[in-house]
Amino acid sequence: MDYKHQEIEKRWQDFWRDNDIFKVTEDPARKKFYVLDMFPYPSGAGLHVGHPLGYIASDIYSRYKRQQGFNVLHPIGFDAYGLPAEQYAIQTGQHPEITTNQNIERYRNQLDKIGFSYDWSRAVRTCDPEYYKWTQWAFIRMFDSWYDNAAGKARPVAELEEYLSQHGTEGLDAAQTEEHSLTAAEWNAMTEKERRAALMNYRLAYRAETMVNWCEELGTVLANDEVTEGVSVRGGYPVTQRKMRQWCLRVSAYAQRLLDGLEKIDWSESLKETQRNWIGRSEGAEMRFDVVGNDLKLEIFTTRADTVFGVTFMVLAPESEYVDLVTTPGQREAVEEYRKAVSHKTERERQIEKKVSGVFTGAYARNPLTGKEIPIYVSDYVLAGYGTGAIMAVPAHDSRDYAFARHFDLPIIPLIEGADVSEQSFDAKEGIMINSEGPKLNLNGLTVKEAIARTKEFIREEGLGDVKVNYRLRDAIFSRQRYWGEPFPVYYVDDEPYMLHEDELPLLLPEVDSYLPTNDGQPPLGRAKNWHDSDGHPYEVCTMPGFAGSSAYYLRYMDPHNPDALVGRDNDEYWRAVDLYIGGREHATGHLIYSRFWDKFLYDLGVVAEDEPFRKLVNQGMIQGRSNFVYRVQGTNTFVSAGLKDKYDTAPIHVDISLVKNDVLDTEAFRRWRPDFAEAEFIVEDGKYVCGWAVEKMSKSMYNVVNPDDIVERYGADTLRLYEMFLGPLEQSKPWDTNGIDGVNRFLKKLWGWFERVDLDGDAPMSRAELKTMHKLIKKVTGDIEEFSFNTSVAAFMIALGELQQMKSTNRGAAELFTRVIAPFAPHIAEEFWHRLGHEGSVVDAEWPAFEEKYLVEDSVKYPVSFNGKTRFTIEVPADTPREKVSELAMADPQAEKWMAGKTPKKVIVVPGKIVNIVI
RNA sequence: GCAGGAAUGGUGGAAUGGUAGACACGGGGGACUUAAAAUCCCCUGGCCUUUACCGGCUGUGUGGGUUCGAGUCCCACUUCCUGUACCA
Repeated sequence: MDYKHQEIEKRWQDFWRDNDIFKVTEDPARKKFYVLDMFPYPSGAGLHVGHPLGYIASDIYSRYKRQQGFNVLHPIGFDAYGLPAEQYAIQTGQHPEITTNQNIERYRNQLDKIGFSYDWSRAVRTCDPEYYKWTQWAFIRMFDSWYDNAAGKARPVAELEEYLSQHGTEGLDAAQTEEHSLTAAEWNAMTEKERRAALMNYRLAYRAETMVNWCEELGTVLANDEVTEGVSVRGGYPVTQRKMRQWCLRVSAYAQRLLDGLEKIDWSESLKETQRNWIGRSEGAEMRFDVVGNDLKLEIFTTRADTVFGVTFMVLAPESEYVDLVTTPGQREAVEEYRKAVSHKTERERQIEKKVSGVFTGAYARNPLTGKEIPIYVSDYVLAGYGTGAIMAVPAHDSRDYAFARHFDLPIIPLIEGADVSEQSFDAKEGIMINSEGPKLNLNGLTVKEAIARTKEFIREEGLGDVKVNYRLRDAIFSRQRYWGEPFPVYYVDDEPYMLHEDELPLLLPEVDSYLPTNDGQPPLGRAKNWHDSDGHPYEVCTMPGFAGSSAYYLRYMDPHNPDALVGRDNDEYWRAVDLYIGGREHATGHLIYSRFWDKFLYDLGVVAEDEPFRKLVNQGMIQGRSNFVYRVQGTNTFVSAGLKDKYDTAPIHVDISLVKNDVLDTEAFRRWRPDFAEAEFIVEDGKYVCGWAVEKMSKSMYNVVNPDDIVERYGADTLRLYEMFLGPLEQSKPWDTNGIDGVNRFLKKLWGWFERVDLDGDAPMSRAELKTMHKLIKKVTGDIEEFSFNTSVAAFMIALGELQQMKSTNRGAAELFTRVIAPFAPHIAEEFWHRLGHEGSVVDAEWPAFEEKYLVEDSVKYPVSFNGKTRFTIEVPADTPREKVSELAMADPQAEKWMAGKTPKKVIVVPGKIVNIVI
């Protein structure tokens, strides 16, 4: 009987569903294992063949762990809030929920066909009120928390209030937006409103006026990780900097813990490095410069304290609050004009035109070490959001300062011996200091490293500043001026935000008549009727960003239907952290930072037991498209085969890859493809029209999208699963190439054919050869799965089958073992075998076989091995050599001569057969 | 600029420091067939030698090094990918 994949796969998928095979329950008696996929955003385009790559890998791992006896939690859900559904709603008027649910339905369908072992009873979707209730809940808890730097953890705001009423800010070491100081008396004299305003400075979820990334096209603000190279990640629209009042999360409070936590988790070094760079810890000093003729002190941050003698001017960010305070009346107009010009530029423009620009404020500061007066400028090369938004400029040793100094003709003083600064700055942190002697401090002759340390010490002693650690990581902007997201559980009294009570959650997303902003520029929720509480206090009109719902979803899977908690204590303590998380690298600075932050916060609250959510993380590579081209001769309807195209003047045209097999074009289908090709003529080679190809992003416009449904229908889910793994290393990006799929499909057909010949009723023990083949296979596959080297496992299956076929094996025991080891990879065919072998239940509970070394004959030593001071090696001699001649022959071997290096062998061991062991 | 990773046949890719190119695709040849598809068998890095068998040389981006032995380890370089960037 032929291998009928459609029939087999349907049968076992139904069986799994009808018998709740993948339903998981907490069982303290069993060891747990939690395997998680990054849940998908259900887009309208459906899954293409690249999406399931990581899911297949995690499914293999889950099934493998389950066969090893673990209680495996392997859930899935949907990241259901997001822009595409909303944009579709704006165009069509269809509620995004309808669109989203349709897409989810389709995704579910596609996923089921691939035979994943998900426990769908635990599925979550972020737009479900029962789910986002807990997103809102976490937000409230963040609002009610502040970060105590001394204790290194979040604490309730009530405790902060208590502290302020007794001590003011004296001795308080808290994460805060700005340095504030007040006395207990001042605090106690404040009104309720004033106190709430003051507390905003400390809350972990806070509302503040900050510089934000505004995307006009998307009509919303974006977090830093949603902007790249000055444009929005989604859509690629320009982004400008704007000051707006927004909700933010104080992620920066956790910067050090986010950094430290990386040490104890099993992630790839490159991903950790990306996060380290994103967090951007730098150690330096904060220093105060006096402004001449003004009480003001300019506070700056530098990592090069050693270069203070070379400071010849200072620069403020255009948005810095210092600008208004120092600018002289005569320069005010010029400064205002400059600020205005800068604010109109998009981030992208600002980055692309690297032209030096800036304006003098008219004010001077005093270099604290030299006493000299130095001018203060404003320029957009200084960023408002980093450090203090003000810098000391050292043109000799910083390339940006150098360019600025050249442009404005400011002095450049080299501070390092031998540094030639006539053409460019000397940025390296190495060398011996010169020109660095002042009334109180002399750095001359010190190395840069020593000078930095010495200067830091000095400024601390003199009260000029302090040692300071700065992080690049900024607080996450948490408001979006959009409709399709979680509503904030916030109402306003006299413009002061208050949180809803937890009993009032979820606050449901209201209906609106249009998904566009209101006429007076309010977000879409401004259109909602009765969008206020029972006392008429208005609710917040912004919604939460995409990462809100994805930050703690892995916790909800542990206890998805709990009405009283995000996750119950027992369930959390059973499942704890995710043991294996598989997903794309693109979330390195977004979701994977936010989730860790969120988890650490919940850990501080005592809600979760682990302070790192994902123990091991594997990034699957991206699957790119493989496009095909035909070459049209210019101005004709004639197409030239790829091998001949250079002889003509041609233009490549993307051709739908479904019209191409192994790069050969189906010319008839091509003529039918589009009306203007109906009359196409072909210049062929060897009777075939060969297409060109290129690796590109998989997209509709390139006609290179491969839908997994088509593959499943034609070859089967097991073939798809094996082939996706066979394509190459999991973590590597690679193009999808349907060309090779026949090989894998052929293997499954052969496996099927072999199994048909197996003597199912026989009870003969496996032969020595069979045992060796099977144990070699088990050893290989077990090792491969542990190392996520699934591609070589597929090859191992093929080799093992080839060996069994060669030895004409029909042994039942071999079939039994084969079924068990291939089950994670090709579960449908394995399930079929499992039942034919007479077993009950599902193959997912078939015990994973252990290999036994004794069946694996050791390879003989062929190269010199040192052991106990003796060197031993093996030489091969022809098998028919007479016994007494063996050693003589071995010694004559040129390699043996080389290895012995003129020494006489101490011992020659003749092993039966043709191998000689020589010990020197 | 900085950080991380990669470079092996026509293609995707294998190789605890130990016979480079497993496995698969593609290609070539053959069997079966009226024919095609499917299936099965053989060959397939390059160069040289040979009637044939046999055999030799060369070969993992480039140049050095360590080692009895290097695709693998070390140093320098080239190219490509990915991420990130006026972060002081």
